[in-house]
Amino acid sequence: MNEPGHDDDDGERLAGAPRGRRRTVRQRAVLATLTGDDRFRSAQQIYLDLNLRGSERIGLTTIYRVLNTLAVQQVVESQRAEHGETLYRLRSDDPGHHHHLLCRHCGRAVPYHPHDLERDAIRFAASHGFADITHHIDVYGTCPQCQAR
Amino acid sequence: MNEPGHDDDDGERLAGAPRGRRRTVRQRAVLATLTGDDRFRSAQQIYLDLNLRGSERIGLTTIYRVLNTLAVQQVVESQRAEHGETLYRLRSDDPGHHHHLLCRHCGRAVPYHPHDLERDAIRFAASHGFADITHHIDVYGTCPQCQAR
DNA sequence: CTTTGTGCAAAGGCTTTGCATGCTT
DNA sequence: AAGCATGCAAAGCCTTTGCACAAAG
Repeated sequence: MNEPGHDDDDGERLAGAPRGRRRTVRQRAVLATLTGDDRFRSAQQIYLDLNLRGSERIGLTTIYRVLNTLAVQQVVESQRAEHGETLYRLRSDDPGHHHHLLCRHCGRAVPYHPHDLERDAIRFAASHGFADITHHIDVYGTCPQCQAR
Repeated sequence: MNEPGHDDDDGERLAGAPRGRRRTVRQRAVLATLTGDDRFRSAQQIYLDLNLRGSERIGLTTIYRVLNTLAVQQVVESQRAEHGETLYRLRSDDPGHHHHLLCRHCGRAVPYHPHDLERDAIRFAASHGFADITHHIDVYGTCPQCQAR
């Protein structure tokens, strides 16, 4: 009851699926929307995107659950938007810890590697006795395409 | 009808009052709590602080309104906490644009001047055609005092 | 008397949780 | 049958808004 390679694994060969990870219908739907778009988007945007495209009905709750799961699995990366919401997109293969120059309108992102600060921040924090350092560098702007509109 | 230096201006000589700015009762209450504490605190923390200290009753709504006003007047500076809330404290006299190394537990802050990134970010953003650049550099950690506890 | 400040209750935006239903295995 | 996936409704945070009343000028 279940021919091999039918509905298990990720028969759609979606990005972000390392190999042999069992995906649910909704997870595949979300991954499908994320695939091929490198902009960061909110759960609500993804929700609209999935439901408006007529495909199948999918609840907002599920979107959040799926995104959290994918985030834990490191399949998607997230970033805070200027106004607090969390934005997601498929994790880039781009190696190393990096941040983004993000368009506040469309979510287009340009990877940004702040080597200097990366090092400085840790050292600086340590010199003040702080532990468990984490940092977020968010650079927002309006991308060329959005300026044109 | 209003003797000089009675209830107008800031008779209490609170920090953050450049000179001759008319403050309301609640604004003075909030400023009083902020004065002398250089940790970043949320509206709710300030709310509790003010009401628990028996002083006078003050609504949460008012706290938010006062903080927004003070932020616009540049009397207080704000920063996003790790989980999204906005934190406030009196603006330091520390000159120039700077960010903070912030304790995620108590809000203690150490000023951080990322000159390198400051310049790089702008240049980098411009080179990609982005406009209206803003950036937030948040470095969180656990300060020595909080590690001890 | 007009303007501004305040508080309470309600609403709003984003996200999570509880619970019942439905698939999948 | 056992377990996970889903959706809906409700609840939770943080913050803002509407509205009526009080205070200030």
